[in-house]
Amino acid sequence: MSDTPIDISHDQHAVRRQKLAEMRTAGVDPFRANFATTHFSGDAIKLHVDGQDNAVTVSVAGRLVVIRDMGKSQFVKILDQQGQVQLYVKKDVVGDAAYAAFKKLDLGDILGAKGTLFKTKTGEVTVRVESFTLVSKALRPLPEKWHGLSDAEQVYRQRYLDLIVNAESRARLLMRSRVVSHIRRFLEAQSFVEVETPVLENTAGGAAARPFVTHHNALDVDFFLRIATELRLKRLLVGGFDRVFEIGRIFRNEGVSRRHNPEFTMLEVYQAYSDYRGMMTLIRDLLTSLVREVIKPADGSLKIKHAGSGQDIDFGGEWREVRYKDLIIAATGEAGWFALPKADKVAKAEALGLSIHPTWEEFEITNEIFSKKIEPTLIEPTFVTHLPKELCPLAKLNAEDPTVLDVFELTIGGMEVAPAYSEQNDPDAQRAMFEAQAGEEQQNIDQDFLLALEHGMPPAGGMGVGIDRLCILLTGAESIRDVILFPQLRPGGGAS
RNA sequence: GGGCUGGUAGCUCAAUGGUAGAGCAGUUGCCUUUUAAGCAAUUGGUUCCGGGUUCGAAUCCCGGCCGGCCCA
Repeated sequence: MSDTPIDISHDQHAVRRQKLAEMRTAGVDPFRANFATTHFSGDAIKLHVDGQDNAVTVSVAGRLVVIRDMGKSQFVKILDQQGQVQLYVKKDVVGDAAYAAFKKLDLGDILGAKGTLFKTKTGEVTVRVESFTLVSKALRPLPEKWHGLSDAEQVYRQRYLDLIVNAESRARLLMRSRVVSHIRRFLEAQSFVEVETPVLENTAGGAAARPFVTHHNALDVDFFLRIATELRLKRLLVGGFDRVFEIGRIFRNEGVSRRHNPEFTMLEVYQAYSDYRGMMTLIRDLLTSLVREVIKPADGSLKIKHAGSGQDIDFGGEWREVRYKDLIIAATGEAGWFALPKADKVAKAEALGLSIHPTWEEFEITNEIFSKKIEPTLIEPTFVTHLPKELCPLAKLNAEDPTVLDVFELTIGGMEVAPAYSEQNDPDAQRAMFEAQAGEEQQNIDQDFLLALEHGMPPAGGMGVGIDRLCILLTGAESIRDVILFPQLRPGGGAS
């Protein structure tokens, strides 16, 4: 053993561990059970009245994110849920011993402080600290203060670090919470009731997607994680819940990409005695109020910049309404598109640069053109109506033209944001549609849902809104991962 | 699943096949209204992992792991 201690000055974790040990030896608790605050940072700052320095006392707490040490005084900043507030710590105010302890604090430590509000000569409202407490010691250093954390993998795997050092991430993810909260208040104000329906299902219905399968041990049966909430919510219409909604986690066992997370959040709304036209009004009112009251564009307009194209999306203008058929005709230049023989459709689609799977049916070829060539160009809010009947087995057929549906797909920013239907409430028509769709796999038909329809479901409008995609749009995010707190990544890798 | 691309200090990034560096953070000093505070000095590396080529590999090749973008 040597008399000289090992030099740990290069190892920030070791340095902090040593400080921790010294505190414990001195009888100081580095991880306190509580700290009494009076205000969040932003609320505290608002209390200051110009020209009345040191008139208001506050107690605040947060993570130490900036330290500017000037010898016998320091300016530091702490971060809480509302943002940052600056603290001014003076040796001759707090006393020599406390000041020495303050100098031992590290960036990342969680600190509580009590003091009075004043305005510095550069105009920043600041807490003149009279007393302070280390609330929780941080044993690991924070990422770089200026560039923040930019390694995408670490941003997602250690989101807590991203939230501490990247203000845009914190703002964007808080915005998501406000969006969801606004949706709840908006719908409740119109007498919709929020319900919760099962995630574990015997049949995965209401959409076309591959489900996750899990196993219930006590019952010894497999369950599917739901791929939609539609069939449960419609049972509630039968039960007399006339206006229901669920903001629910949906699971689809499919690819992971910039636009897809295996679990995502869907709003589904059902309104008895309404129809798809009623849903148009509902979604337009909902989205414009969201932009106006939650996003609050700086210029006072209802315009949001589309991240992909840089184009403005104006929620305040007239929302375009266009028939699916007309979009297809315009995109292909074929007035008689729907009457073309399949071979001609394939040739034309391939000429447009699409690859067509040989087993596809004609409506699938047409829809490939819609989703690849048309949808991405629909940047401003657009209701696409009169979709072909093959596309939505749960919707009512149009009375005048039974080859199309009483539905719309609302497309904004080139993405499908909200499909809505006049809901099918004829049990026989619904059964026929299910049986045709299921083909060989009749056991996948949700018989209890059909039984419920036979008891009588009121006519209704229904709509699904992908909350994640909506948040991508509203926040100008580039990827679904940027609006999900903990997006799915392959296990392993990452932090150790 | 396929194509392209990336992984270097705690973080953000450099480094013609030839001694692995900088800024921030850390450490030691100075500084009682700072704003990426400033000044001086200074520590810190399994270059993602495993093979290979080479006198010599962060760099070239092969395989793997984990990301990103595009496509399916």
